[in-house]
Amino acid sequence: MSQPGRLTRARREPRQERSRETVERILTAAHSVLVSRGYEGASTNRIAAEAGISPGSFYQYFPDKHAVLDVVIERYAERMRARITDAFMSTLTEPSLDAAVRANVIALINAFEEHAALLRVLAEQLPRSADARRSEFTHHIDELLAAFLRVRRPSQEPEGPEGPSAGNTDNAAVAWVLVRAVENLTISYVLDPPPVDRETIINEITVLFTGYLTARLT
Amino acid sequence: MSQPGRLTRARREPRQERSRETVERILTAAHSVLVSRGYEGASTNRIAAEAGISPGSFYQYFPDKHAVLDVVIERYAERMRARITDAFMSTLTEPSLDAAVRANVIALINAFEEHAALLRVLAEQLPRSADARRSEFTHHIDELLAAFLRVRRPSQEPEGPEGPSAGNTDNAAVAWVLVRAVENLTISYVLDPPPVDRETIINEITVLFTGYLTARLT
Amino acid sequence: MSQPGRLTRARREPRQERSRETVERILTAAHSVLVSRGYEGASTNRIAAEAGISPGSFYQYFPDKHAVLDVVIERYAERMRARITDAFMSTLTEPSLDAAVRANVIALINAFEEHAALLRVLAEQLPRSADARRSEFTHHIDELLAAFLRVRRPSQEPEGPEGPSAGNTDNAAVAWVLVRAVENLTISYVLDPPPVDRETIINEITVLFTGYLTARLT
Amino acid sequence: MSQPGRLTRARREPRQERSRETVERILTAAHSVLVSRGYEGASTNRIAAEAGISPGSFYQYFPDKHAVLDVVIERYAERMRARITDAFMSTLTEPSLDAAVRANVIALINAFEEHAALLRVLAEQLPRSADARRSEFTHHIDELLAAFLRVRRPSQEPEGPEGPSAGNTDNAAVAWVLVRAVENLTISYVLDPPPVDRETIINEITVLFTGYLTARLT
DNA sequence: AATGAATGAGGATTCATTCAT
DNA sequence: AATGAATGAATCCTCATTCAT
Repeated sequence: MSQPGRLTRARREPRQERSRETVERILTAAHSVLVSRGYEGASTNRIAAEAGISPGSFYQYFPDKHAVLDVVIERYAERMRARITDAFMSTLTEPSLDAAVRANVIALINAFEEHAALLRVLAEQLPRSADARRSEFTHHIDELLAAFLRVRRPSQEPEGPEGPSAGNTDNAAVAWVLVRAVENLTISYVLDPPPVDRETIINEITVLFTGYLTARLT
Repeated sequence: MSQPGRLTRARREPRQERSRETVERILTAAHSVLVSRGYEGASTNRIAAEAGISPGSFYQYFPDKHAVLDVVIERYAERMRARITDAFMSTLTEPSLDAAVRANVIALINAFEEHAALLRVLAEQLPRSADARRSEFTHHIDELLAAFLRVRRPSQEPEGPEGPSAGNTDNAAVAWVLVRAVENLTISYVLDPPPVDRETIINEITVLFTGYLTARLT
Repeated sequence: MSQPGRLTRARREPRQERSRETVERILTAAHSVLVSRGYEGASTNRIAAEAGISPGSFYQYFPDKHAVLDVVIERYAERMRARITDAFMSTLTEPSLDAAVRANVIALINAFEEHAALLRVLAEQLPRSADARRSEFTHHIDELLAAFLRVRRPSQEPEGPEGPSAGNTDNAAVAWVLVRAVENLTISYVLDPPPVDRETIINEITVLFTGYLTARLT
Repeated sequence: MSQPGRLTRARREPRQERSRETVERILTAAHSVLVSRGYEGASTNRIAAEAGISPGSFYQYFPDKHAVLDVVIERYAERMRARITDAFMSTLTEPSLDAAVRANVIALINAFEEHAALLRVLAEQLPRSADARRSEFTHHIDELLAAFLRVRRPSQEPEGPEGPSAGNTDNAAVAWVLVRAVENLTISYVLDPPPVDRETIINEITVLFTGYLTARLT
């Protein structure tokens, strides 16, 4: 106060922190409203009430309704991405293909199970807005798999005139099929679990992909 | 009532037929509004207007908004079911496993493509109501596959105390994995086609499942 | 009821009449809210309340807020137009220029005074939306004046190469000046009356325009 | 305080100057927001943001929203008044009536054109608040014109019992008519220019008023 | 003086549903 | 059976204003 020109203003931070806290409160509220009332029930007023703020305050932090939901989804996707990438990476050096596939399947199921409630809303109710987000996410897994294929595939036979192009096309198709199948199977398992042992399902999924990969990696 | 196809009692029937026609008109309207304006845009008033009836009349045929959408979805599922069952049945006698799988994959893709617009809305925007319907649909395919496995599997070893139960469990798991995977892959292909030849994708999906089935049918 | 196919359905009319009545009630309400609370205070809810209907009903008759206000303004303009045109027409045969101008000035003032409250809101508070309406209105008076000039102007000297074009340009400018001046003077008089006899002001305005017209009609 | 131009007491003055600067910044911001977003878009928050201050600070300088806009308008009126008065004064000695009128018309048009954007907002969108201001402005021109008439009118016949009162009344009416007409014509020309040469319009306006003045100054 | 977070009433608009006719 | 006018709570969002810091 006596030196207003200085840059040592510790006074300001509490406010910024309060802001940050409010943003956090809104995001938490949005998450929980999303889970408890579904996508259609996630109104700005409801989110604001759940966050303990006024409807007007909401708009000090987010430009509109979709903005919050976007962030909630993005955060979720980010968490999933990190978890899955970690699991996947620690798998690249695994000599046994079966063990590697199994570990990834388990990691995916665990990751999705961790926030199953939100996943359900996202998978079942989320309208166009998050399409971009979703394909982004899937794209990320595509890339992981490209790495996987590059590492695992012993000889891609880079010689031959049409070899590379044919190989690329194949690779893209293989990755596409694998990623969609594995993503959907694990999500289906988490959201709509069959009356079958977890072990058994994991085993079947592993067999499915191990067989395919074996055929495709030769 | 027991002979709904007859034209007896012409005094009453016109009304019932008119009723039936109105129901039809409402369903057609709901379908087209669903496709053209999306799930959120499918309001009762809009559907009534498109059907050429008053909002009040709507409630003479359906108890509430979700009832119409349910029927639209159910009809869609029914059509899909019929189409898929036909294709599947005509495949049971096919000696080549590869050819049988390929034919089914193609049949699914064709079936889903036929009403891609509605499928997109259902897959992307449809909230809770259709969950039941969706699993019903999937269960139907489960059953088809159970038939398939029973026919194709040469020796199920039905003897042994734990044999049947283990075999059943296995079968259920195999069916579950197969059905989810094939359904999701074909739907993904229709709604979000990859930049890859149709032939190539169909081939990869076929390889995936043929390999798995070969392993599981032994 | 016993002859539903016939076209003698007197039953329907009460409803249409009720509709018409509601529209009328909304318009009256909009008018009075406009006058009593100003343009900014003319909210849809306020208008609906004043009309004794629910906010939702409002939108059965008008697509949005501006639509009602447009109709209110248009009706006002229409009334003014009719009144002014009548007065003007009955003036065309008046041999004395002074008497003709005076009669028109008086007619304008009377017309504007009749709905001075609304005129005040329109003149003072009305945002862009009604610009079109306003120029339309003024345009109408332009045309009246064109008629006036055509009738009164003894010889427009249509011969000579540049004569007509020069004459037209002149005419347009004369009409523009006259219309704006007379419109604004009479409106100003009604909305912001000077501490001067009505007679005196009317006289001065008449002198102003009679002099100008005399100069321009020769 | 009695010598506001001095720099004594430097400890306090910076604050007052900073205050003054802030007020200036707010006024400038209000002006530009008014022009760029219209009357309805001129919210306090927007003005504060444009001025680079917090919404709270705004209320340290102005009691409410209308206060700023009032000052903006007052300043505008003040500028116009000064400009017009100058032009008018330099015209009082002009021997030719036509030249004097023409010079004033041109001066008015130029003055209004200089801030046409703000003028448009004020003329078209501004609700009740400025009514007072507007008539104040017009009254000022009334007074100017009274001076003009007093100077130009050769013999006001100040003798006679009813002479002065009649003369005053006359003068007031003449001034009223002239001021409203000239103000509105020039503003109309600036805001809604007709498809006619500037020269031609100026000429017509000049003819209109010269004729009238000639008649009234005899 | 200044901040900026917070407010909450109010804005326009939609929509599933009801009900008198 | 059908109508369609009416409802009113709920939607998203804005804004003038306040107040703890």
